Amino acid sequence: MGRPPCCDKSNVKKGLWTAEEDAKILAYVAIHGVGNWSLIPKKAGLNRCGKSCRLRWTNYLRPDLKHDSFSPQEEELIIQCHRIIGSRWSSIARQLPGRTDNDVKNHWNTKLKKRLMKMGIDPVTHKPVSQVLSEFRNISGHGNSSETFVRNFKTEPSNNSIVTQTNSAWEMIRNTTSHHESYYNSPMIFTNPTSPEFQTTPFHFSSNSNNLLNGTTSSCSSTSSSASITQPNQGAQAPVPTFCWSDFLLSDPVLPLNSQTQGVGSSATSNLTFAQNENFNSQAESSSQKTAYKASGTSHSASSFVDEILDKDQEMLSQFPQLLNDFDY
DNA sequence: AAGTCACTCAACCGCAGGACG
DNA sequence: GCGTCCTGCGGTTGAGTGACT
Repeated sequence: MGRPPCCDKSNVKKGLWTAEEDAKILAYVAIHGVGNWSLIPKKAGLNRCGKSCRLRWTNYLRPDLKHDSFSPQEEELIIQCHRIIGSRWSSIARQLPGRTDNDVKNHWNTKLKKRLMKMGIDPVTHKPVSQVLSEFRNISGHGNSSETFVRNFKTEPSNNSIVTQTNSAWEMIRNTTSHHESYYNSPMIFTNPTSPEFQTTPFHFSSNSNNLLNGTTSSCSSTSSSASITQPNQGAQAPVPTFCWSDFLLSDPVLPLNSQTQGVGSSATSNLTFAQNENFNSQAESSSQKTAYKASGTSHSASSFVDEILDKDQEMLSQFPQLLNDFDY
């Protein structure tokens, strides 16, 4: 069952494109324009899948594409965008004229991610690794491994080893925290662009990883120490996970800054403007949906985490009713 | 010189959503 | 409402290439 293939894959050519094939695409598009890609291979005399033709055009042949290397400004913008919206490469690419989502994605995976890790910055949360591990320890109670890691990290003189250990730490976390998967798969969760440090300290590559580890430049203040959710049946041995509902809120880059910062205590402005132009429909679940869930008889204890969120959701909606008007979630 | 490894990036894959009949 | 087609998207793969042993 499932979706039928877009074309007869046994009869279409795959792999790298030749100059002749490129010329056929260019000639066809010059006359007929783009669109209806499924017909283009036949009309242009190409033995390729239409999807492949479209990809070749959008990622390589488009006349407005840049083919030179990324500038430091572009790299910094990618990092800041990734910090806010995560791996939505098409949205990020739209902020970089002449770059495709594939370009941005490849550049991130091959260069920027490694560069951040080398600096001791977690590429998912954009926080210092030591802090991520500390938060991980607070949540999971796996204190020893993170402390050992940070200790080794500090004393390791080799950059390569630092990268290796950073990677291995991440593997350790990923492999042991399936129930915390959303933490690592959702870069929005612990990335708060409304926080004072985000507003006032644009990211620079000159950051010193040692300072980060020593805490001297680690301006990200963890909120995980404020325990508003109590777990009455916690055992005495296991460390109590300490977090509050706001730790799990998605920060919304689309909201007007002054709305977001109410109650946060910051009035600084972000140097990013792209978020205001983007439609982040997939970011957040509809508040009305959530309300519906609550009203549909789903049973939670009064102290459950979900109820905490739903209650807070209602509270926010009452404070910012324009939320539902502005976005079609 | 030959083999191995690491890296880059073009291309592929599968899924999701919108448009349309 | 349903099925089909088309397009967009993000994750992944693998060929090509240079560095290293």
